[in-house]
Amino acid sequence: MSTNDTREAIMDAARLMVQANGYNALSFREVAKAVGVKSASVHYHFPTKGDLGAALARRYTEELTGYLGGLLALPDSGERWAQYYTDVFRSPLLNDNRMCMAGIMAAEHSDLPSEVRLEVNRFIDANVEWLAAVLSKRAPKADAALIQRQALAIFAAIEGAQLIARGRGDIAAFDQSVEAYRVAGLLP
Amino acid sequence: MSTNDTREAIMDAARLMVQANGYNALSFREVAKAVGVKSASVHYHFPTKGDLGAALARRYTEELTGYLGGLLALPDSGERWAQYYTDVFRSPLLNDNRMCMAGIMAAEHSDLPSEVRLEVNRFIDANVEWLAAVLSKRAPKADAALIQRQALAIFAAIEGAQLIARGRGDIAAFDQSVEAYRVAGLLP
DNA sequence: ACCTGAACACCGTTCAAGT
DNA sequence: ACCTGAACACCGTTCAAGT
Repeated sequence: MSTNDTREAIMDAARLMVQANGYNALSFREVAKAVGVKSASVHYHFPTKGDLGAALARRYTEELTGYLGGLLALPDSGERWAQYYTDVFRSPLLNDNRMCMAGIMAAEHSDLPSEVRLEVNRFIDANVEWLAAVLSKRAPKADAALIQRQALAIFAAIEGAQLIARGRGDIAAFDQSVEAYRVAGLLP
Repeated sequence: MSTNDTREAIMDAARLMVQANGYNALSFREVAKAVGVKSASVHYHFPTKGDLGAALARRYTEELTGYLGGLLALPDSGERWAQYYTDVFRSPLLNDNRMCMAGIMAAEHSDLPSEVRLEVNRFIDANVEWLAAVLSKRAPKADAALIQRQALAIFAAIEGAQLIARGRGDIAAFDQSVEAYRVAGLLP
């Protein structure tokens, strides 16, 4: 197994743990066990837990922005973007009731090393920017500050729907909340 | 110091820790240090961490339902309930960027002992019930299922606004999201 | 009734040592 | 370049022992 494989295996195992139980529950010894090395070896690839957490969050943001960028390029994305976007936050619930990595890390905010906090903020910013871009497409004459505020609110509301659905262990709570957002007009 | 005083001191210290860092970061040794006893003594009052967590969540729900019950009795609460309610979730952010105990525990869902999970669900239910009661007052003829769904969505959206504001360390994000909910009509 | 010290298996981290 | 064993100070929990 090459170096890169071990590093990738560490990130894959760690990602699942964070989305299942949060940054605090991420354990170097457990990651090592899942990968088949010793915990000291995990420290070789990621010197501190903060380094690993920040790397996970950075990759997570990159994956999402890549996907969202593709959506924006679709000719008729204006019609279906809301569905595609909410599905991104629905899918981890389907996968063993997991959560958005940034959402669960936001809850752990004061426990996070600063390098991890920074990546959480970047994830939030990337989502708000994308949502604002979509809203602007749909209403080109709307006030920029108002668009920004609505984008933030949509992101917060979807994260909240995911949080509550997870707390209840009931994905229907997510669907019902999102539907109510749509009815209210918060979500186009 | 009487027995009761020690028990109360434990709950007070533990509550602050959970709202600051979550259930996972709650430490018997740290609680003991804050109270001025040894960790084994904390175990005398709360045999397991799950017992302590469940007791905290139960009291938290009781305090909120007591407060909300009072609001419902106000003659003109229909006009101001939204403001009072959102302020409940705004205040912990003001207090060292803390979070709603149920919100942060919902994020830790799969890590929680079942007795703690149960109390988290009760907190959510209590909030949704109260919101549904208020919505029914304002629209007596509305469909019950629709009211229930909107109540859940309001709760989820407010929790999400708190989560994101905390993740950013910026209370303005909470205020802007809530304002956007109001503009959209999700929040009356 | 309430508290404690000591032990147990965990944790992240460090570091000298191996290959 | 990559991995390991051993040590350190932490953690929740248990329990016999103190008052």
